[in-house]
Amino acid sequence: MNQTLDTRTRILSTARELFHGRSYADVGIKEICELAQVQKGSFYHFFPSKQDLAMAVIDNMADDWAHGFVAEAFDRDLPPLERLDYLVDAAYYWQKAAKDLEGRMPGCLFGNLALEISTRDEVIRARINAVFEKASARFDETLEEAVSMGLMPALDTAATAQAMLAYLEGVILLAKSRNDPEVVRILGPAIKTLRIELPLTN
Amino acid sequence: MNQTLDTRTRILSTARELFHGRSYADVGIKEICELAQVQKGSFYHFFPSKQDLAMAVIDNMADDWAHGFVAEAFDRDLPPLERLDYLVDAAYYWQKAAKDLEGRMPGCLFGNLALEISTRDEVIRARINAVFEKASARFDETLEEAVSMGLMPALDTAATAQAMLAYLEGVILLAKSRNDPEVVRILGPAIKTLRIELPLTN
DNA sequence: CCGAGAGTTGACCGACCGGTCGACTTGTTC
DNA sequence: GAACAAGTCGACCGGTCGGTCAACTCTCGG
Repeated sequence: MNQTLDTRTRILSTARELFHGRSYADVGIKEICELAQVQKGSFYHFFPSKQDLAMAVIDNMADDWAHGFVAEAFDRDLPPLERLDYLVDAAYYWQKAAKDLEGRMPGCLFGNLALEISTRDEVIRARINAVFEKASARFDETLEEAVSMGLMPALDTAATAQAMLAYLEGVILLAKSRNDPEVVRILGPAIKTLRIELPLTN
Repeated sequence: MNQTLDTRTRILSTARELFHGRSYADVGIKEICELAQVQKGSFYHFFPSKQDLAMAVIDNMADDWAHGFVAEAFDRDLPPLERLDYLVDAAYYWQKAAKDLEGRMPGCLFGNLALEISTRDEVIRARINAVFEKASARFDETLEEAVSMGLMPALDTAATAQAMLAYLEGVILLAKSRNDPEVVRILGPAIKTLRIELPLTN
């Protein structure tokens, strides 16, 4: 049973690493199996298809995020606006570490998969979208708190939250296309300047 | 000779459409040839490899952009800040038209290719990056003009220009992952709120 | 000690991939 | 009309793709 979990986990984390570092289409099941030291038959014992593997990878990464640096960044003990800086810092250091190690910036797994797959696979697209919605909700909480504490003038927190998430993804995209994590450090902090006004209600 | 150009052009525009609507890896040369009504041998007469085709597609799209809506949006006769709105509008209508026609949002070809390929192919990555740098320069011009006209307080125009480009790409990414162009319309205008201050010099 | 289910193995499948090649057609030039 | 280059054609190549399968081992409850 321990060995069972090990095999599945090995496949999962190997796939995650490869998908993140390259792309979904570019990584074959054979390669995953070789790196994970698993036979092909065993692979298909745990995952009915490559698509299922992708879903599992997405869930796995989303989980790690939720319990990892996202939880730290959105820590309710931090002043709201500092959470945004923390998040940008975390993104920067992560990308920088990856680049120093492997020579190239992997970017954001979810952003990568979204652009690569979401025109071809509705199921995966929806799954990634759900991850983004959750992330957006964390931004929203933060903004609401900032507003209620009087740290920011009133604004459309839900829309601004999405704008901030979009900006973060965009900054990582640009940094990846330049293969330079410094882009994140330089452009990232401007996330706090984004504002979408409340719709006029009268 | 006319027929020659026709064949090459047919391959190019077919490939562009397919790459944009799906992805680089997902589209095979065979499929491109079939849609373009060209034989494989002819394909390799014009393009030495799939990579060369990708480069040609990038150049072709960048050209169309530069002479198309980018030229319109960054029209020097428009007030600087209106150019940004024009650009967001253009992005919105384009994505919306594509979605109405094909049911899915293709997103931005350059963003898509950047995230899919730039970890695997330095040459293509650099080419896409060059396109982004040119786009960023257009933003920069616009911001400099706005500042010199007193429409905006002084700011780091070069960095803010990059931030705006990143934001636009991020908004399109988020919209694609939701398969909903309205995201562009709602989040897009906030591009004007982005600011990166000038570095302190004293 | 047996049987059953979970997990493992690796050979094998048809389809498809990017790319090659030699034969052929067409248009141009002298 | 000979000569040549440009362009066209489609069969063919080795390799890889995602996925299948029957046979095997291991573990553990009864």
